[in-house]
Amino acid sequence: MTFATAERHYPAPMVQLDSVGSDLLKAASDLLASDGPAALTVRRIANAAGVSTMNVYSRFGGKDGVVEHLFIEGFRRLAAGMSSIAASSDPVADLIACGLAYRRFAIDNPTLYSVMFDRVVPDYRPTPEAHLLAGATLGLLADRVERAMTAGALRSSDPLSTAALVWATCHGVVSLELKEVGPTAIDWPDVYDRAMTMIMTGLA
Amino acid sequence: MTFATAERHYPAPMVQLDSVGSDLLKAASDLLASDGPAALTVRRIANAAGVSTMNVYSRFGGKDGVVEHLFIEGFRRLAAGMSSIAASSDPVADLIACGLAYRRFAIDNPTLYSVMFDRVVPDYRPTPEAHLLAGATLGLLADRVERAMTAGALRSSDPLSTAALVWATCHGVVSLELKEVGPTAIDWPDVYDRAMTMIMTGLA
DNA sequence: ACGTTGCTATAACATTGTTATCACGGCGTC
DNA sequence: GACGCCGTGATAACAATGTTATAGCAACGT
Repeated sequence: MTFATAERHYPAPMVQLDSVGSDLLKAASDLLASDGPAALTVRRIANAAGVSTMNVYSRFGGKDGVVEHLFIEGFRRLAAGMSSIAASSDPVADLIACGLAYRRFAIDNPTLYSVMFDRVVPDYRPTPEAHLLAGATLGLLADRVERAMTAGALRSSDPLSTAALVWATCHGVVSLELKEVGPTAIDWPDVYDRAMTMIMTGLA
Repeated sequence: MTFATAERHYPAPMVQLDSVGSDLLKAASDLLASDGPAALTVRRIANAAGVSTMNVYSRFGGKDGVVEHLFIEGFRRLAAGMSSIAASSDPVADLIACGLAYRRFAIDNPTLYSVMFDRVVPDYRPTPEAHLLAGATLGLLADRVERAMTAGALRSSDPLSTAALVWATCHGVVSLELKEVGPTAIDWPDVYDRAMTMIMTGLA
């Protein structure tokens, strides 16, 4: 990635995954969760999966391809978590529930979260497809926002920008919490709750 | 850093900087700004400064020492930007001005910002001193918050947690803006303004 | 039964952070 | 003023990384 070739794309979407391929992905995910991003090396992934390094290249086109899969998997899980919130009669409560699901995902998958939002793998850039998926996740939130607007629970405005505002708020708090900036005396879950309610009342 | 030694600290605070040292730091900063974090290699830094690689080790103890200096420099600039806002008769307006200064810093120094808040250099962890400095920057904001509270412009609460809330909001929006997640149709400056005013009215 | 094809493992290469070796220059001492 | 020592810095060596090339091997088609 850094070295020889400058620009190239990973092999197509790869809808179906080989047994070895899924083993590699699982090994990479476990390695990332247990030993952090620095331990995510091609050789270690292959060793953990019990195969040779070449499989990483034949199946994923290189290390970045594996990271891309983790990136996508992360957004898939995040989207699943937010989608699991059933639409109730109180759209604002649903939005808050989505926000809590967002935080739960981040806290439960901190390394995955850092792959998605920190650029923890030095020169990995999401492909357009992955970018689109991230945008779709935002769209999921925008749908909820729009529903709340048509129900009159939220002041009418651009749903996408408003969803971005909500997302940014959630991301900001949980991001600082995960990075452990500032003194440890801060009650982050409380800050999260306060931020959520403030945004919601501000949007109402 | 990744290789031989596992744990070690960088040479003391280094209050005074050699001419070669400052050249190295400037070269590293320029390199980071121009070619991104992947280009921040020891050899390249040394070459750009016109000296040999050993100087990086004798003066900064390794690459992480240089990154640490950039990290600190970033927080210093951020603190300077926020400190430049003079205290007026309207403490809330001052806080908003601080928020705008925050965004300006991030937009003007995106790579520095990513060193500070993304873990863009794989396994660099801020030393306790750097951590403390980051906390002090938050304290700067907390002072303003406290002033606004005693003036009655903001509801009384824990200043530090409230400052963390403000910080997280600013960070969340600008972080997503810099990472270019989601569609490009979003008017991030507007989202930033909306988030700021919402937090402020929510805290009032 | 034989040739071809595709995959996998091993080894080579360029680049990285780091450490060791060594030469050279400035200082103190006689 | 000449000599020895120390310390600084440049060069080269080392371990580990992502990537690519080479070679072996098994399975398939004819």
